[in-house]
Amino acid sequence: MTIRVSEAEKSVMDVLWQESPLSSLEVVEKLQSQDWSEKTVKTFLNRLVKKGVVSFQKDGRRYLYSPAIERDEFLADESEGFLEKVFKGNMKELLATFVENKQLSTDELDYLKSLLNDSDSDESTKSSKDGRPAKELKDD
Amino acid sequence: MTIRVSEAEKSVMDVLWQESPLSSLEVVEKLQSQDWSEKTVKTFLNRLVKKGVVSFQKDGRRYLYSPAIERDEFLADESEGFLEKVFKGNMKELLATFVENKQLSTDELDYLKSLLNDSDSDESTKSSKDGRPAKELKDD
DNA sequence: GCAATAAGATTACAGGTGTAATCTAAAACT
DNA sequence: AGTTTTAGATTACACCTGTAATCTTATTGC
Repeated sequence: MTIRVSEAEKSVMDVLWQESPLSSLEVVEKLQSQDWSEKTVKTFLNRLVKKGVVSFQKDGRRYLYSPAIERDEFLADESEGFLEKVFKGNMKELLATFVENKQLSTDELDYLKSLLNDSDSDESTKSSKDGRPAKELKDD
Repeated sequence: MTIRVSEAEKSVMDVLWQESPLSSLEVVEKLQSQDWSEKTVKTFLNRLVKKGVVSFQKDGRRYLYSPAIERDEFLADESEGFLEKVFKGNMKELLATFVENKQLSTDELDYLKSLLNDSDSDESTKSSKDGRPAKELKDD
């Protein structure tokens, strides 16, 4: 049941995650760079509503749209799917590809290190309350 | 001209990246877990050939298939696309999502740290202290 | 009140994808 | 050589996606 949101639809979600609720025309406006017709954007909004990932409230004759799912949750889902589908769940390889290939900036490196340090000191809370390892993370 | 390879097709590529050349039936065999009919797999091979990402040599009446693109290159491409499309190029957010959400194992953390240390020694080229990662990459 | 607007709903349509079945031609068997 | 097998080629078909145009209906301007 991984929520299926297409590429174009994701752009719309991004707009709504930035600010909401928005009318369809406001969304269109914020998507000018994509060069989509107003009709096209409206189609996407419609599909997103049908998919249950966008909700709306009526405001006179218009709808005001809002995301119905959390951005973080969505990103986590997408990331998980990407890891599984492209890297077959091999996290190390994924990390290596990103780190080596993207040539992280010092800024990004520092940030990552701080993340890792947090992760480190956070060791106690990281496994589930019952002591079981949270997930079957493979390393081949 | 980002090569477009579908999900199912990726599974086929994975098989060929593991070992090649392979006949279609050998590929089918290695994909048993997917529970696809032989016809289906053959369709994928066909499409992959048409897309130019798989090549073949004739062996009597059969074809022996091989990947026509490098796995590393492909992964890098996919990763780049994922970063751009899902995280709008925000590498820090991507890293944070993976690191925080996936609860890396100690093993993976160590590995990542070693990657970072390697990366460190070559931190001459990068600089973006203004928060915005300079979006340049690729130098092969 | 009635026509012009305009918001959302419905319909369209081609190309990609999952999932094969059928067609064709050549090799293998008898 | 003729028939059977079988490999790849072609065709099928429904659903998703990008990309709208048209339809319907409520609202707003006379």
